[in-house]
Amino acid sequence: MSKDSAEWAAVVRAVVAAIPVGQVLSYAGVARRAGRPRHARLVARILAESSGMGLPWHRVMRADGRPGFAEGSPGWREQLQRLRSEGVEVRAGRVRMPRAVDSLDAALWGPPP
DNA sequence: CTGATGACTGATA
DNA sequence: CTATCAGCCATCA
Repeated sequence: MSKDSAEWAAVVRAVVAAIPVGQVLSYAGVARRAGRPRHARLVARILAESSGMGLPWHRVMRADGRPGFAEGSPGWREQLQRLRSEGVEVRAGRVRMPRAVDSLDAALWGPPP
């Protein structure tokens, strides 16, 4: 395990920890914020390895709004239940994913609820 | 070394 | 809207 990857894993964990309550982010979104846009799969791996660290891992979904886990699996259920308990609307095992907005301007002036 | 794998994605039909 | 498909990349057999 290279030192580089360990550091990046720490960045990924920080990014995930920074996701606000009631919001979700895709694996690719996390990877992009962590500085490695093509490493969505590694984000998934890191989350799996980081279980038990108190991270809000349930706020990280696939790009299509489904959980990363297989449908019906324990993790799948757990993730959706946690999201619901945070007020996230879950319909047919899916959530509404935010559009790729990273700039502050886009976040503030973008889609008004 | 090669090939398979996976909590993935984006383009295309 | 769903269904395929070719990329992607660290890790492991």
